[in-house]
Amino acid sequence: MAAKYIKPTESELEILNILWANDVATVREVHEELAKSKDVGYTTTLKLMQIMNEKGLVKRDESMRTHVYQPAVNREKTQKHLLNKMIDSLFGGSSTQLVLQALGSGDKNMSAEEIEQIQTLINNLKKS
Amino acid sequence: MAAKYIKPTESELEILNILWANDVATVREVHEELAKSKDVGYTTTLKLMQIMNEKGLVKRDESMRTHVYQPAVNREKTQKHLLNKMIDSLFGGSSTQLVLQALGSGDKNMSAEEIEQIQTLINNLKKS
DNA sequence: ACCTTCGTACGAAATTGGTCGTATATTCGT
DNA sequence: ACGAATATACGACCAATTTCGTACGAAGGT
Repeated sequence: MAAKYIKPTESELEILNILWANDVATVREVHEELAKSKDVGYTTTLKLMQIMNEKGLVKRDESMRTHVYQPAVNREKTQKHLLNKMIDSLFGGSSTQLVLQALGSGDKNMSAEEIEQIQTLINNLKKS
Repeated sequence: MAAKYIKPTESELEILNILWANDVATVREVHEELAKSKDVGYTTTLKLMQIMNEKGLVKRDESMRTHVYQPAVNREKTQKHLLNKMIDSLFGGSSTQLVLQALGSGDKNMSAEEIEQIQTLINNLKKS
């Protein structure tokens, strides 16, 4: 049985990011964080998170009056899914093209250490 | 004046891919191509392309009865936009993380030549 | 005890993306 | 010349997403 993958929407992704960064959070905490970058009402955030709970994107502890949410999907898995989707739909299935574009876009804030991380992976690929 | 960027939808991206590959195409040509991978009516494709025309994603030559369409947005620019969006929304703004994930996902069909291309870019990054 | 604040639940509007039916005009084959 | 095929235009509908108003129960302070 293929534990069917649920594709998070844009808004859901924003919330998941906050949850992934905090492990657990209340609706209010998520909302405060969200409100920094966008103008949205509290009940909107609440509703979104309720729906995410129904979809199985998050879990919540209802033992307290103030429910505590946590992510129910793995960050890396989600990244991989969406990444593959983008590779298919935008880069003709070539992950190389995506990498070239990402590196070429020139992230000026890429540290030497980060570059080394990538170098290490490249070396592994070369060996095989 | 910031030539405001228009984000193509999923379906629009499918159509753009066909146009990018062919330079120009009629609705019927696009539709035939599209029909290979999904079951959709002709007028649906037509409508989509009409909307894309209004949005400025494609241009069309109406001098013939059968209009001829061509992309109005640059492929690389579109890739970069969507890529950056994904980096922000899914990788916390770190293009390194995205690259690591993409390379790590293990594209077994990555040729030595492709790896060299990436290596070259890495070398450039190291120098700066 | 009372009122203000904070919490969830829930219905419903507004938006967006995708779908197609149908109308109407043009072209083509015979 | 006439019917079939093919083209565009356009309105309408449906489903998913996002938005928020409102109701109402549970703390918390004074």
